[in-house]
Amino acid sequence: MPELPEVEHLRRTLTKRIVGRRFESVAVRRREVITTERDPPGGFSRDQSGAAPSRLFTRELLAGDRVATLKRLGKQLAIIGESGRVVCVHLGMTGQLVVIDHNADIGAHAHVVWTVDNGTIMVFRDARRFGGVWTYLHEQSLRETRWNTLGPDALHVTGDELRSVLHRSSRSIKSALLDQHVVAGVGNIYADEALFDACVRPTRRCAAIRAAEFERIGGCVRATLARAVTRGGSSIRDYVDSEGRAGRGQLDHAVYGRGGLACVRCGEPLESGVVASRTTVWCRGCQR
DNA sequence: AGGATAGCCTGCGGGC
DNA sequence: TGCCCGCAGGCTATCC
Repeated sequence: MPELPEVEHLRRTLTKRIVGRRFESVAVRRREVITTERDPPGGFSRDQSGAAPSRLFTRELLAGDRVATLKRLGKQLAIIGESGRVVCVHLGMTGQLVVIDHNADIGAHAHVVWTVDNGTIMVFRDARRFGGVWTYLHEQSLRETRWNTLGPDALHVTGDELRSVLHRSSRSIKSALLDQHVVAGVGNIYADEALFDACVRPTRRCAAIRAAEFERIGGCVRATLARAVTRGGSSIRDYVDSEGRAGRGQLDHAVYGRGGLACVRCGEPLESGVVASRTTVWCRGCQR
């Protein structure tokens, strides 16, 4: 389940693979996952599934373009071509962006396949299709029409930024942290982990949180995500590294997935329930 | 109008 | 062994 750390890890590894390389062509196997600036709200009008993709359409997907740079905001990744065109990828829950040999199996749910000029292909897969691909003619369009509604990136968010937006809000702090308009990049796992680190209960109303606590929450959000980035994204289940060792993901999680188990801080059983429509785990004793 | 909730979508694991 | 059900959850639309 990709959150900010997985997307940042993807950005770094993908940079080595495709920056400076040229996309020779692109194959669209499921048109619905793509939204172009020409598509009206609610669905696409042209280039319907089954129809041969237009030249304009494939160029919007960077066919014939060379990759200049990769940028990230929150959980979204922007692939920017030398032409200035942009492909923005959002992985949602089950999305993947992988670079593999052009002879390799593209796998199930492969919706878009780019052919790279060095014998590899880049594949966008997404079983549940909560993710997608958005194209823009300029980075400015991406920032003005899609990224403009996102809050500050979670790796850099400050307690002041959180407090100024939330200090009058009646919603729970967990619901606020999950809201990408408030802060971009926090998902269910790291929301619980950051709140545990900050000793703040997920159900606390934002309006009842003091400035010093907002500072602590901001600091813990940054630290939790930064630590996960250095480990290549810790929320990947079943992760096995190149030597076959199991990932350290579970060890990194103090509360997520540990409902009923002993709190790592006080030893009491962790509480589990639904907050903001999400499974949530916290410690009654440590978090106030 | 802010905030809570339904629905989208598929894989997987538990129970029978 | 196989089927069914519930759950996982980021985000948008919709309702209250």
